[in-house]
Amino acid sequence: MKKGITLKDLASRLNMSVSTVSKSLSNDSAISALTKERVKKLADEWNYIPNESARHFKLNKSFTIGLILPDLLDPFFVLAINGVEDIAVEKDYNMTLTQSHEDVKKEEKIANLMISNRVDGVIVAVTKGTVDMSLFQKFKRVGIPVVCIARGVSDATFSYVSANNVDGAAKATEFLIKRGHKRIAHISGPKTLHISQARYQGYENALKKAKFPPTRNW
Amino acid sequence: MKKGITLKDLASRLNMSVSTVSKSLSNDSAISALTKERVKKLADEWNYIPNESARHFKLNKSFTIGLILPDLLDPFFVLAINGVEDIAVEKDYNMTLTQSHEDVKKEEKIANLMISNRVDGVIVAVTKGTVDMSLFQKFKRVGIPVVCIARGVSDATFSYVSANNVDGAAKATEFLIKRGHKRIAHISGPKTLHISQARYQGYENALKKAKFPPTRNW
DNA sequence: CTGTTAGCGCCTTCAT
DNA sequence: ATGAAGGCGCTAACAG
Repeated sequence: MKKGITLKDLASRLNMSVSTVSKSLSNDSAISALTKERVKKLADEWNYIPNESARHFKLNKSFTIGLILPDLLDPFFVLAINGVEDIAVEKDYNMTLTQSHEDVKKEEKIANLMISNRVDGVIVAVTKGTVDMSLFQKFKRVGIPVVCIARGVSDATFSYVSANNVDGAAKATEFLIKRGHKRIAHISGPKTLHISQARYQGYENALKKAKFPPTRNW
Repeated sequence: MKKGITLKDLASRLNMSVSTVSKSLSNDSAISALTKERVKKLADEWNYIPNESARHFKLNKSFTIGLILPDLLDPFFVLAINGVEDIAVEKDYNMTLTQSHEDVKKEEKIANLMISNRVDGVIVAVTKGTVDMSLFQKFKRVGIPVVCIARGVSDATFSYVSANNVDGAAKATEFLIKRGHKRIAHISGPKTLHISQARYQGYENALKKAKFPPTRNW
C-alpha cells in the first residue's frame, strides 16, 4: 500500500492546520466558506482519498456488517446475500461474507475473526449443529448486535427474522445499520427499539417517524 | 462498541510494558518462556481480543480482499464467490463482496469505497458496459493489485484469470494474498511475478519454489 | 530479556 | 474562524 495523500499533506500545502482541513472536508459550520473552498479544491486536485482505516480505528467502528452463512451455494442464501449487499452499499457500508460450511468449529473461528475486526453487526444463519448459542452471546458481550435469519434458534434473546426472502435480509441489515448510527449519536434507548418497530410496522420508512416505546423483546 | 480489553490493560495488571505483552502474544523469540506464559494465561482469562482495526491502521493493511461482481445472483459468480471465500478464511483474510449490477456508475462508487477502505487486493468481473479501465488504473496507482476474472478486458496491463471455475477464483485470491505478503516483507520484484508463475505452472505449490523471471506481462 | 519512545491518520475538545 | 494538543490500540526500532 503506497502512502497516499493525507490531511497533513493538504494542510501543509495550504499553510493551515490539519484540524481546519479536517473540518473543512466534513463541512463543519465553524469554517469560512472561502477556506472550505480552497481545501476542497486542492483535495480534489490531489485526489485525496480519506484513510477509512484510520477513521474506523479512531471512531472504533468499522462500517461493515458481517454475514455468516452455512453454505454460499444454497440458492436461498444467495438471495439473502443479495438483499444485504444492496442495502449495505446504499448506506456506504461494507459486507463481509463468510461461510461456516455447516461446521461448528469454523463457525466459531469466523465469529472470533468478526469480533476482532469490530464489525458493527452480524447477520447469521446458524449451522444445523449449532445448539449452543454462547458463541453468539459473545458478540453481545462486546456490544455487537446479532440477528439470526432463516434458521430459528432456541435462545429467545436473539433477534430473529424469519421472512424467507430478500426483504428479510434487507430488514436485518437496516436494523443493524441503524443500531450503529444510534450508538454514534449517543442516543441510548431500549436496544430493541428499531427491530421492534420493524416487527410492528415492517418498513424502513416507518422506522423514521414513530417514537413510541417498544412493548416487548424479540 | 464497548471498549474491550487492550494490551495496556494486560500490561498494567502484569506490571510490565505494553510492548512486552505485545511481543509475548506474537511469540517473539526475545521473550522468556515464563513471561509468555503469564501473559497468555491472563489474556485467555480475560478473554482478550486484539483490536484488528488498530492493527490494520498501524500496518496500513486491511487483510481483506474486495470482490466486485456484476450480479450476485448469477450462478457462475456464486461459484467464484465460493472459491474466494474458502481461500480467504483459510488465510485469515476477509472478503468484502459487492455487486455493480452491470452499472458503471455503481462500479465506480464501489471501487472508490474499496480504495478508501484500503483493501489489499481486488478481484473484479467488469460490467458489460465497462470499456474505460481508468477506474481500475486508480487501484494500481495507489498500489492495490487488481485481477480480472470471467470477462476479459481490453487493457492488457491487467491480470486476468479466465478459468471458468472455482479454481480460477482460488488462484486469483492466492495471488492477491501473496502479493500482500510480499509487500509487507519489502521484497520488491517484478509485479507480475507470481501471476506469471501461475500462468506457467498453474498451481499454488508451484508458486513457492521457482524464482525464474517472468517473461511477459498479462 | 524488557522497557521507552514514537508515530500510523484522523477526529475532537479546548484554546486562541 | 482557526490552531494546538491529545489520544484511539498497536507495532517497531532502539535503548538499556
